[in-house]
Amino acid sequence: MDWSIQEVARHAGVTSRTLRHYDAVGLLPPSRVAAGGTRRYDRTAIVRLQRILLLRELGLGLDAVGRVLTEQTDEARALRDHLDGLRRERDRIDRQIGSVRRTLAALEAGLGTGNDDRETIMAADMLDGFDHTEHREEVEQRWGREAYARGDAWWRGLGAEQQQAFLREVGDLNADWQAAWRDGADPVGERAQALAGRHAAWLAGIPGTPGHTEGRPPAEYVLGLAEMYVADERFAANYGGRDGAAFVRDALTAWVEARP
Amino acid sequence: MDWSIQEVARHAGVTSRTLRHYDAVGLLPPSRVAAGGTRRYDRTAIVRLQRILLLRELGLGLDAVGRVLTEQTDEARALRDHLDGLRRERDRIDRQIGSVRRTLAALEAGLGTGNDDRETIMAADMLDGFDHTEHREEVEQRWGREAYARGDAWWRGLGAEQQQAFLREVGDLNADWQAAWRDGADPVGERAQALAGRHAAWLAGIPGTPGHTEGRPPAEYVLGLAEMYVADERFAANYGGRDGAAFVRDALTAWVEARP
DNA sequence: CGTAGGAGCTGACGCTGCGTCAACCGCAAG
DNA sequence: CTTGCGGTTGACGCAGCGTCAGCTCCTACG
Repeated sequence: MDWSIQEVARHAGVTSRTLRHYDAVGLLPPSRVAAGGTRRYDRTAIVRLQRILLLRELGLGLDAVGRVLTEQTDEARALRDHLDGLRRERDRIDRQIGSVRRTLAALEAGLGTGNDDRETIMAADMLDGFDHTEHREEVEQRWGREAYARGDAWWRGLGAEQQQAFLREVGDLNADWQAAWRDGADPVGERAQALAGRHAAWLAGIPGTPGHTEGRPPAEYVLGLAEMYVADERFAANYGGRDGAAFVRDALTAWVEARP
Repeated sequence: MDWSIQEVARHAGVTSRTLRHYDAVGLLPPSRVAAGGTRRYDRTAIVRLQRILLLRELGLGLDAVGRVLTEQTDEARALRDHLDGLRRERDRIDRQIGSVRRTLAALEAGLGTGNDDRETIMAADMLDGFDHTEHREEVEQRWGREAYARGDAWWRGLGAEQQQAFLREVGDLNADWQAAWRDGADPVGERAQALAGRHAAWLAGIPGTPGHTEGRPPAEYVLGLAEMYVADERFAANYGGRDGAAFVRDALTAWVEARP
């Protein structure tokens, strides 16, 4: 007693194409091939199909299903491995959701500023990585080419008015840095160290930043940026010039060194 | 001033192959093509690349990125749509994680019973869908061919000893049903209705069951099963025969009708 | 001046799991 | 004889590149 490919397909809730595919990859050969080459499936094949469909439904790939069914792999172990993969995938998506949400929030906060020349104004004038290759090389050496490129990509990918919105957000921080510096505060003193903590937390909030998911940027990253603040006048301007930036750098350096 | 494909690739943290691909799909043509066909990228191209990489990092597909960059699509809207997709994907994975975990738990609870003939004993003798096509058609009409096939696949996919373990778990429930019936309880009375509630909750706990994720099976599903309990003696046996199964059916029917 | 090495180029296949034609065959009813 | 259904075997398509393969051009070196 056996059944045609359509009967099996309808019952199992798949298409005949799927069954032919399973045959082609050796996962489920028909129990016999009748005259004219038509595939016939008996009870044993049906049971095998049902197990295949269960494992597929749980998300296993066809090769993993094949390994389980041919007993080369323990079923429980295959499922545990698969579970690990699923969890990693979910975490990855969670992180991506967070990034998209923050990017959206930044976008919407920046509405109404007009979007003329969004790709040119600041991107080309203020932060074009090709213009300050010395710092790029510095930073690349410290925390990896790839991470630099990604962090940089985030910033420039924002477009001009998003960058401006972002800069407005950080304006308070910068103003506080400048005030502290002009008041002659000690870089390793309480006031500057508190600012350094805020600064690091702010950095960690930038998607794409190394340490973003850990809530804390790595020391090398902070140090690399601190140096760049001083070396690049376009950054230094945010902190009241070279001397102000040097104050920020000293404070940040002390801060990371106090927190191994 | 422009740069070679390798310079751009290294800076951006991608491979030259990726840049050629972006060129091939029209996403990022080089700003000019030098003698010998070598690609050259200028500042504008770099900025465009950075925006591409940001959107890619957020998980958008290349076509969506293209639509955003050519201004045919609002960036915020594209991101919101994408966010919806990400959330659905995460929920799907969450459900799959749940299914795999429950399947694993069932597997591990069934250890030590031996695995001989796991594919034949009960799958072939007790629950082979091809043997009782009348009920299959009934149930298919009520809650859809696909769902039937999937629920059925889960059961038969478990293998014989998992099915036995599962039956042991449900043994209490069955025993209580039989006791209530033999005691002459009223199907719509308090005792039988409490059992019906337990029964529905048990059903909802089966991965692959319709309503599994909602924690409650749909009425049609419960009714379809209830009818099958009576019509199929192999099910009826679990409840003390046809009459006992009819008692269960009446109780379940009343239960679902009391809960729209 | 020949050559080795490095960078770039254009195809083209591979991966995952089938969906979707396309072209053809066999059998039974009208 | 035609129509129609159900079956067959290819083969392309998809997403985003990784990875050869085979060829050209330029430069530095012996």
